[in-house]
Amino acid sequence: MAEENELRYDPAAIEPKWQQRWAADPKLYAAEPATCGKPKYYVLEMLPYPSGQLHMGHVRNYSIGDALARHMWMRGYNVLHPMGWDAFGLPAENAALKNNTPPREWTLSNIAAMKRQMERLGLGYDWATEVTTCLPEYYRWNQWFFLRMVEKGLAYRKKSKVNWCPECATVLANEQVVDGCCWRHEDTIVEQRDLVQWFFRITAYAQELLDGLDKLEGWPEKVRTMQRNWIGRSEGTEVDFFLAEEIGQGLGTRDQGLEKTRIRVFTTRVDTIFGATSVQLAPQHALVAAFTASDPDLNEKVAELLEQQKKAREAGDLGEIEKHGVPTGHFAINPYNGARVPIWVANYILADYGTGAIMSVPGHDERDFEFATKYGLPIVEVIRPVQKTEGAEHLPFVSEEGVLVNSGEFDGLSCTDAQKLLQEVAARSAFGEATVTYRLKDWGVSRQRYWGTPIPMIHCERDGLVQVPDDQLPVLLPEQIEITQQGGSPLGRVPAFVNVTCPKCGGPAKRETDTMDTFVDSSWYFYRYTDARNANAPFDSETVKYWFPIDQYIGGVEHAILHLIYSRFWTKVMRDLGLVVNDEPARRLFTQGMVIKDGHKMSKSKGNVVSPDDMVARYGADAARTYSLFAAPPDRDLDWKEDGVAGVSRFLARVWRLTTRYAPVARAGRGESHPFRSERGKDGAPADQSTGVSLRLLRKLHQTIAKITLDFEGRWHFNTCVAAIMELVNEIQGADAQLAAGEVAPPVVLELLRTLVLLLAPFAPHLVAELWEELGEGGSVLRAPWPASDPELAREDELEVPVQINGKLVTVVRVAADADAKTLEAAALADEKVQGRIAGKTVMKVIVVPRKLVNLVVK
RNA sequence: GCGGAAGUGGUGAAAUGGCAAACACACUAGCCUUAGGAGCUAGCGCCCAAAAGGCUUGCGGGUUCAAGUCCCGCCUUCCGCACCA
Repeated sequence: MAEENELRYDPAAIEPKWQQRWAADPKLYAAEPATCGKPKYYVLEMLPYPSGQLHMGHVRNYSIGDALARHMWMRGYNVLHPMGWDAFGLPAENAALKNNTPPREWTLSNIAAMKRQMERLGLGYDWATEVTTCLPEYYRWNQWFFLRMVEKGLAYRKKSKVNWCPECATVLANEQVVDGCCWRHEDTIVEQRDLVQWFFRITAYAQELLDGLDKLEGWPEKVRTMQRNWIGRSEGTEVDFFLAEEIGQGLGTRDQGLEKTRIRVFTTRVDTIFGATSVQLAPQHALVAAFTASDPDLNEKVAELLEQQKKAREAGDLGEIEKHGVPTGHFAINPYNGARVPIWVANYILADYGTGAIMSVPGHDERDFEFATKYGLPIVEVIRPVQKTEGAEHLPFVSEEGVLVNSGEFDGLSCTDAQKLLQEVAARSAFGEATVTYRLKDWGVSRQRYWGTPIPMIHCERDGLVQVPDDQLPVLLPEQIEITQQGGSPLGRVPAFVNVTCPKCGGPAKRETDTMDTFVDSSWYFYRYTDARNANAPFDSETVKYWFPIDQYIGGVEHAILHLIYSRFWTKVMRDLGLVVNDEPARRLFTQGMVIKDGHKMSKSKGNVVSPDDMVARYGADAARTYSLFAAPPDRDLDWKEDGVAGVSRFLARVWRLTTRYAPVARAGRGESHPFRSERGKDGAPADQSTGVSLRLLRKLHQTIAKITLDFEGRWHFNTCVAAIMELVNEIQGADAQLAAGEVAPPVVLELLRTLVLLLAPFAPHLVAELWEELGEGGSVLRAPWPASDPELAREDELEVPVQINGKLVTVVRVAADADAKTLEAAALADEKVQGRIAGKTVMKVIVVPRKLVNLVVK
């Protein structure tokens, strides 16, 4: 009776016990100093926002990272495996509004709750390096970097149209606008407002960010492609069309690109410029304002176009917009041939791409063709296809495979040659130049919010913009503050914060009241982990040099653009500041799939959320974690099925029973060596047939070691790793009778069980710790070397080799594993079934692949 | 439209060009029992009453002795970007 009770796997008892022991051992998961002599391995999972609750996506992400970290520890690496909190952000303010809790308090208590969840999952983090971005000891370095970027001209202020979310009452970065709506409020349309904002000059690194992608071979192609698209490099030419009449009034400012006599257009196909039959301006173009100032009728029509564009942008289908345009009544002169073309305003021209103006070439551009057809503008052929292929006779012909016609002195040139020559002419005559345009915009970092890093700048009436001196950092976020949803920065309503003396003149001055985008925090946090308590610098450069780049970064693909492009930018800036020597933050990136339930991503609105706490309470952390690795390969979406968790939990129970049952035998085998390894080394054959069970088990064991080791080295199909361990356990359990009868020698039992436990260590750490102790092993399993597969023991003596006739399976023959081609062929031909099939026919050819197959080609 | 990924049993899935469906879930039958969300045994792609046999990796071609895997052309689904000039 008592025995039956003992044979019960009880994670609810085992897991907290080990968690307490681990918490009491700060060295267990701690990285060692660079001098330790071991190779380093930095494995990092993306830090969570402290919402207060882990979700299954987190569990999956951290289970992958933790398995890898544990494996690398066992491989003898010096592993850095840290965790922290992306702790600034709007939800804390919303919670403050709702519950009247200060954002700091709300955030810190959420962190405490999530940390408890992580510990309850048994995740192996070095909490001594924990980073919390909302604490002054962290965000002071955001401010420090900000000042360095101001000094380098990489942070600057400009008045600009910004994306304003009425719901958040703040500005959003371009990256935070999704289909014209706020990324946090999917139904809230983002407005455009004119504000003076701080920007980081990420465009200064556009080319390097693009080029660097080619070298990031350890990053998923998908992420690299997304970043390439986002950067959106496009080579072309800027050309000035001259205004037919000078515009004398209503001028915009220089920086809006307005001149009295010219319109600058951007084109990727300057070779088609002789076919330009109109110039099209964006409704927001400065010149349009000049035209409309004296033309109320035009003004009204332009307002309409603007409205259409805005609506399309808001609806997220700018691509579907019906093209409309109005002629301004003004004309422009093509600088190459003096052709006089009408200037139009069109709703599909974007003000913020290129120059906000295009030349329209309906003969060689689908979109221009459509527009010209609609409005009856002339269509001219200026490129003729080299070969007359089907469909190439009629316009628009958009290929670059052609030669110029109707293009004056340029006739007969190929498109590419013409582009070069036309660019040279433009440059020589000072009406244009070759340019590269990027879709990437500078990073707007100002936020009119409270819960973020204060921007360390001061506005002085006499001295203008003044940096907060380094020795006055951090600029502390005031604690006592009333949060309201009114517009403007909450910090602006705190006189004690706003009113300061100017560091330069000592006179009265006002602080900047905007805070930084929280993506600033996450752009460099992983550097801080290496030296998290440094009070004099963001980090020690030598320590960073040792640990960087990150060996493996793991997180969701939803961060493919924002976080990962900002992080790359930040690394390059720090490199140029002389703080780091690496060009990229992470050598390898892994994006795990989403956790799905009932066909949808888990979400509150779908009501399909599974709570990690609930899973841990019912099945244990080991089962929840192992299931999240077993149910699908890590890069694919995972369909969460509770039955599956239960199944894994039953498997772990089987491991527990099997190991505890034979642990006494195993312990008795300690110190003795079993005979198989040494004897087989000599003649390659087992000495004694009675040892068949032991050999079979050892063979399976060493095959399993080889498989799992290989997977950790790159393929990462942890689902098949777990499956392989299940097969091994099934094999051992299948020999239960022989084990019970003592037919397997104690040293063999020891090797079997000990290795089984080691193999399971990356996946189910609590169970493993318990069984490790049960087997009489001391110390942490993390300090035990990862098992090595013995190829001699893994080798099969005999194989079943399939025999095909004309590629169809007929039978299998059993042969010695090392049988050569001749032997195999003979065995196949001797087989009865084969004999029957080939009787009366001619064997034309025999393909023999030793160990794999025999294929007879028969006629 | 451009780019990325995927399509295999009732389900999640497995398979360096070499026996398709390992491992598990669910299901079915049986056993055991101190009745548990337990354990053990067996079955489980499709066709045929069964066996023998045949068929089967979204569709159509091709390469090869041999294709889920490689090549070409389609279809479908998911994801990202998109009148970007």
